[in-house]
Amino acid sequence: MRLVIARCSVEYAGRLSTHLPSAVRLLLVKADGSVLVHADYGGYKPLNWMSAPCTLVQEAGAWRVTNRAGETMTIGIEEVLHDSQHQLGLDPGLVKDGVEKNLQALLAERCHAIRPGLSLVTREYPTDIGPVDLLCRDAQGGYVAVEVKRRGEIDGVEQLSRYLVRMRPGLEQVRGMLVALEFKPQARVLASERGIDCVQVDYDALRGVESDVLTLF
Amino acid sequence: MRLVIARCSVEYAGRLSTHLPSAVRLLLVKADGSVLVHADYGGYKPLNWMSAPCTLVQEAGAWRVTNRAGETMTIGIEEVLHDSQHQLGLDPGLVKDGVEKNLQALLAERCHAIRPGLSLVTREYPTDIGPVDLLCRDAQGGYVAVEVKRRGEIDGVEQLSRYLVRMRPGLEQVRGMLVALEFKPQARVLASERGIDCVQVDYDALRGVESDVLTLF
DNA sequence: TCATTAATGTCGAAT
DNA sequence: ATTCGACGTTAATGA
Repeated sequence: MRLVIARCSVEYAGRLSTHLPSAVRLLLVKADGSVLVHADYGGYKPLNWMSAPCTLVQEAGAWRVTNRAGETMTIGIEEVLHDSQHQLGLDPGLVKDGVEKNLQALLAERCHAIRPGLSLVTREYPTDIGPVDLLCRDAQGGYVAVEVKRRGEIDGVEQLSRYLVRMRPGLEQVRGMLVALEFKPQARVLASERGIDCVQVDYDALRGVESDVLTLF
Repeated sequence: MRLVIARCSVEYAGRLSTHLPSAVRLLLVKADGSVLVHADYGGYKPLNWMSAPCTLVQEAGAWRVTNRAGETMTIGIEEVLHDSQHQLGLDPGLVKDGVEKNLQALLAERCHAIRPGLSLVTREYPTDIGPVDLLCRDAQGGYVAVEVKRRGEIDGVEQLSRYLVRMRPGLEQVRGMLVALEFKPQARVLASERGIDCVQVDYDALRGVESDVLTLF
C-alpha cells in the first residue's frame, strides 16, 4: 500500500465525466492496483477512484489509471508532500451478523413469531423468476408467501408482487406478507394497495426467542 | 488527516455486528472526524468505517468511535507501524457531468430529440407518490409521461408504471416513455408488456444538438 | 428532521 | 458475461 499526499487535479472519464480542481489530497494505491483519491472530509467515498483490475502508468507529472472498460482517471501531480510504502499482508476478512440471511433463518425456525398460527411449508420456494423466501400456511390452512427484508421498501413490495403473480396459477389464494425490521411509509402504502401485509419484527427479540428454544434442548 | 498503519482488530455494532480479526491495516482519520479502516485490496470500500459526525476516543490500546445513532466501532491497536499527520486544507469539490439531472435538463429543452413532434408541458409533474420527470404532448396532442434514466433498468419501468397508474384518473390516455442512454434487455421486455416505449438517446449527440442551438443565438 | 431517489453505486452469487 | 438482489449501501435533495 502506497500513501501519497500531493497537490493534484483529477479527471475521470467513463460512465460520466468529472473534474477535480487542484488541491492537496491523499492518493492511496492498494496492492491490487486500485487507486483512491480522498479529501480530508466525507467518510467512506473517495472523491475519485479506480477499482482493480486496472493499470497505473506514472508519467512525468501525471498518473494515468485505466481499466478494461476504457474508463480513465488522470491525476495531475503538482507537488508531492508525502510518499510512503507499506507492507500489509493478507487480511482475514470481515465476519458479519445480522444480515438478511440470518433474519430469514431465524424467521424460518419461528414462523409463529411473524403471525400466530403461521407454520413453515418450505424455505426458498421456487418460482420461475426466483425463490420466495418462505412459504407458510396460516391457521386456516391458507398459503402465505413471505418475503423477508431487513428494511421494508418499495422494491420489496414489487419483488413479492412479481412472485405472487407467478404463484397464483398453482396456489390460487396465496397471500403475500412482507416481513422486515423497519418499514418505509411508501412501502406500506403500496403493499396495502396490493393486498400485501406488512409485519414488523425485532431482531434481538427473535434471537432471544431463538436462544430460549436452543436452551430447551 | 492522520494516516496510521497498525496491526489491529475491529468490532462494529450498529445496524448489524461485524468482527475483523487482527491484521495490519490503514487507519485513516479525516479532519471532520470520520474514521476509515482500509485493507490493501478491494477498491473504494473500507472494511469498516464511521462517518462524521462522530467522536473518536483514544484509550490505552483501543480507539472507540461512536455516532449519534449509538453505533460503535472499536479498534484494538496492537502495534503501530506508521503514524503521520497532514494538513490538506479545503477541497474545491467535484464537478460532475453526465448524471441524470444533466440528461433530464437537456431532454427538457430538446423534447423533439426524444421523438419528433414531442413538446414539453412541464418538468417534475407531480403525482401523489413523486414527480414524473417530463410531461409532454405528442404530435397528435396526446399526453406522454417521460421517465429519464442514465441506464434503463427494470426499476425504471416499475417506477414509471406506478406514476401512470396515479396519472390515469386525470389523464386517461397518457402514455409512458422511458428514455435512457442504454437499456437492459429485461427492461425492454417489461416495458413492452406494460405498453411503455423505450427510447435510447446519445448524450454527446444531445449536447451537440444543444450547443448547435446555443451557437445560433 | 424525515422521506425519497440517484449512484462511476459496489459486491457477490447464480445462471 | 449477464442478471439479480443485498448493502452498516452512501450521498444529495426537497419537504
